[in-house]
Amino acid sequence: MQSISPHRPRFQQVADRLRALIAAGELGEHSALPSERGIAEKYGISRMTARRALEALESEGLVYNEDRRGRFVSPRRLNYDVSNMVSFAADAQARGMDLEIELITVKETAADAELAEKLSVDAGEPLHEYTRLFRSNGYAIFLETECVIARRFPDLLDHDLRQSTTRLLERHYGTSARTGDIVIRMRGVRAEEAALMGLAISHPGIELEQVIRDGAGSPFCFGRQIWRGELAEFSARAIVNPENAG
Amino acid sequence: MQSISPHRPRFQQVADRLRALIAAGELGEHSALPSERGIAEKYGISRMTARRALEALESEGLVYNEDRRGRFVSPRRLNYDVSNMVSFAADAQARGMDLEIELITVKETAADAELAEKLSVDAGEPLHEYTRLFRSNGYAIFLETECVIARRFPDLLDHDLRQSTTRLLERHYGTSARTGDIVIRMRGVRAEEAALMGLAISHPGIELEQVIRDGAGSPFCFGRQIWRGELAEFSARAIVNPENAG
DNA sequence: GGTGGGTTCTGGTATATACCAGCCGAAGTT
DNA sequence: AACTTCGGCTGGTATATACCAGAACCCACC
Repeated sequence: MQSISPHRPRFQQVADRLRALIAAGELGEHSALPSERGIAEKYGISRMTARRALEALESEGLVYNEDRRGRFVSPRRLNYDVSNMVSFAADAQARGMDLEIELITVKETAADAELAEKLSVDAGEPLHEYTRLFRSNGYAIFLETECVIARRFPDLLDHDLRQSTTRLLERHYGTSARTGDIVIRMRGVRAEEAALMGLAISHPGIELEQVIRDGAGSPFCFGRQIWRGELAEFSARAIVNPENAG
Repeated sequence: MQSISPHRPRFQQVADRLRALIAAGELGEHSALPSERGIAEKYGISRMTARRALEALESEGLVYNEDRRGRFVSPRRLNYDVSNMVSFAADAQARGMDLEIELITVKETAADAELAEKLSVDAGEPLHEYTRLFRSNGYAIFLETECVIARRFPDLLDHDLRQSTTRLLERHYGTSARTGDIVIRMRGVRAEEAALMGLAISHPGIELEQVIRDGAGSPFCFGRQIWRGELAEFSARAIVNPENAG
């Protein structure tokens, strides 16, 4: 049965058994795993070792950890097609997915050097900035902060921001998103982000940045999302650039 | 100085100081951080607490961990533009980047249900499968396993696979990659993968899958890469689908 | 019918200790 | 010059213990 290696570490063996429980469907999506203390007692290991087993499952994305509440089975991942520049919100609603948007903060700021470059404006340019938390069925998915050029969208913050801003900007200002430049990278969630999403600090996450441009190619919005790593799946379509193929 | 919260955990405080060291440039890319024992002694904490501080930096992607060798400062991330379907190898070479490809395994297999679906062939279809490790300046970047339809590329495995296969298939078989379907998700590296890359198990990683299609839209290659999370950065370009915009 | 306190869950932080296992270089051997 | 061995580095595994802090639930009290 376990002829793989002479000394498969205990925490791995326990992780294997928990993994098997989940694979067998004994534990459905979002259902609670046994507690660290419970596992320690059941398998005759110390609590710290039990924790290592659970952490192994977390790093696989099989399990997630809510700060001081327990560990739960990760649900199926949510797919976001980044090549098709309809916002996640608009896309999700079109597919009939349950999606709640909570407005966390709103403020008026000014572009720093980095934002100025990304949005092709001068540093100091007034911006609307807002942070929103996206949930599905009550579970946090990602946290997003967007910055839009205030001059182009006066009184934007008077609208209800608990909806797709892509659609909002289209309807009320006639600006539609035509292209986007996207960057994806992995990083742990920061303490404040974790607190807002109810997760333990350093929860694995994926950051997605996008610069959104209008039909004339002018950027008007910069967004940065931090997704729960175990939930995110991004798909994209690639097409050979004819110039390179020539 | 530390008026942020009543009890900022010690491991966080130590992580802050190490982070500051790196930010100040005292430690350059790939240079070794102090050992767990060294940190414990220097800051008057236990070794386990020192480790937690280091793990916090790892999850941020600021530091990486080589199994039983030590922890090192992460270098600048490598960018891979997934929208432009030139392979990473071809692209890297074009940009003059140092890139070594090590062939790990080669075998002849048959498509299982999943691969059959992805490659639009019947289950059991013969495939060439090979695994390669990509390095730059001696440092592992990602591990890739590709499966190509054997019937279309006879004797492929007789060629030197330590080069861009996109280019190889183009030159010797007249098949060029035209489009690709890509999926990106986060997951910890598995034990075997970690061993090949010299990393500790559960090292944070990003998996990238791609189905590559020819000019006729027929898939001929399926690849799965596992990148070191702290090194990877994927960029993509989005364009609104005119059908959705209508 | 809510509100305030419990108690009891959960994980989070922290220490001290022990030994294991791979890596590496230096020293000694062939 | 190549090879082996060994000792001292590194992190990895594992235990036992203690107390802290937030979440949840229940119940008694108003």
